[in-house]
Amino acid sequence: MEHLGQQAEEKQAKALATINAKLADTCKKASMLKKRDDRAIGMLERTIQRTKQATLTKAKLFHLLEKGIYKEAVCDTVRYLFRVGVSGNYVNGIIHVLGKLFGMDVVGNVSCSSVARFILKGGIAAKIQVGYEISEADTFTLSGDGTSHCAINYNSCHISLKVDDHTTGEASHKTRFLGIMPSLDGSSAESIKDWEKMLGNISDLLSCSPFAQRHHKGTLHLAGMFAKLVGVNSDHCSKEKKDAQALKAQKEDTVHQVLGEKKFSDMDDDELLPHFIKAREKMVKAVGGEDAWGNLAETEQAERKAEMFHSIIMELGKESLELMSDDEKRILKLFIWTGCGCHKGLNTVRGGYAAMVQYYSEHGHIPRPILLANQDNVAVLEGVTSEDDVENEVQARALEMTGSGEIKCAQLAGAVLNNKLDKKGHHDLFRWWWKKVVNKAFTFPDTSNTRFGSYCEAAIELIVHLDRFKEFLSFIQAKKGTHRWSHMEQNLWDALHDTPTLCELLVLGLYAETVGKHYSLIPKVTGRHVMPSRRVQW
DNA sequence: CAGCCGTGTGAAGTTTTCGA
DNA sequence: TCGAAAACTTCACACGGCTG
Repeated sequence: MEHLGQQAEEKQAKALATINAKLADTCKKASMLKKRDDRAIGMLERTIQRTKQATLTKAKLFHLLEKGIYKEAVCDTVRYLFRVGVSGNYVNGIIHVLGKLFGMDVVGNVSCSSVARFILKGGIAAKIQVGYEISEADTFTLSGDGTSHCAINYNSCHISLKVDDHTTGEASHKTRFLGIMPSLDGSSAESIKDWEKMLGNISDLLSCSPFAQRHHKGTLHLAGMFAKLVGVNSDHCSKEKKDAQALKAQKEDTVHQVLGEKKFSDMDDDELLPHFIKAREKMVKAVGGEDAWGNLAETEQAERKAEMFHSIIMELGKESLELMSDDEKRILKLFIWTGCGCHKGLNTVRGGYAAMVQYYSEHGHIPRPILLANQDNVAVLEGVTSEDDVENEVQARALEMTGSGEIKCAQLAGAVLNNKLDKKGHHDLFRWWWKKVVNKAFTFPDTSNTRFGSYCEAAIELIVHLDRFKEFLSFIQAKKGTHRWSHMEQNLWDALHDTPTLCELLVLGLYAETVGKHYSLIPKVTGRHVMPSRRVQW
């Protein structure tokens, strides 16, 4: 019995201990929960703060590289900076400074070498784009101009074609810059080679590009490109005209080639056989018969066979073209050469002025502008006013060399007031005087450098401000210690007091105001400049 | 993990600018 | 026009991240 009582006591004590332990645990948990509850608000605030901070820090960082490669937007920005004149060495600094300006920390750097690579990559991408646009376009025109620097010839090249805007899907005409290429010499033959080289390079790049493999069907051949050429835009110099003729011939050849290749692939062996027999007979006959043909070296035979093959293609091409409708033929034969609008404007002035000079010889009673002989010829031409007064060859030569009228007067004014050489003429003195007296900033039209439209501009200024120019010449005379004009200044003074010369100035000025300026605006519709500062020789 | 590709570095060479 | 200095370009090489 006693044993049973002891067991019950032990059980009771154990249960009590368990309850006490549970109670302690519950109290501990309750305390913990209370504390956690007390801290909860602070914790939430801190977590929000921490997350906010992390997000802000992340948002403030701009990584130039992604997976070790510069982001495309970075490459574009670098190319833009370089294009607007930032040296490759300063691009990195500018990006970091701008990053700070916008509250961002830029991560990574762009070295000068990387800048060069982005530009190279951009150039290749641009060529691939142009290649794709050529492949998609039905036709295109080329334009260009050349110059030389340090005895090396350079040609600037553009292409105009209809392209689809990939964002809007709308088609519009665009002009793409193809680059400036150095040329071996200034000859027309080299120019054609350069065009072939440039278009060939575009064709190769497009054909080899992953872009073409992904999106483009087939490859773009040089011959196919030339077949789409429908015109050339250039200035009026004879070399450019010759280039256009050569490109036209090239286009005709390539049209025959492209059509011939197509026809060749469409024909079966039986149809082709007569063409081959005929061409082979012609080839063998050309070398002197079968015996002579057999004596030729294998390499020469191969060369002649290649020529024969080409002639068959061209023959088939010509046949194909003749079988086409007039509409189809028109576009395949179309080739337009267009000259520079400003040259045409210039030529109308030249033609008009020549007609004006001619008028004097046909109407002897009309007083002519005074002769404005240079210092060397003035003594020789003493008493000579026209061909009728010429007494010997020396005078005839001097008269031939001596100018008169509006053009000579404008040339003199340009030489005195805005000479092409900085050391000659009055330049700043004239500008300073004009600003002080007329109260207007003015530089005399650049007739010392012969440029488009400058003679007409000069005529307008000389007529409108005639008294001011006379006043300036008087000022120059008074300013000099000797109180004497130079020979050129004296000539200008005389011209500005000669009624026939002033009459010519008036005619040229009125022509420019009523016709020339309005005509020059037409090329401006599609171009950027009304009067490009390109030299022309009178 | 080897090979490829893109990148940075620094030297060497070239071109441009500036002042006499 | 010349030479020095500055600016710019090109090149080889090493490094590191990515990919298969």
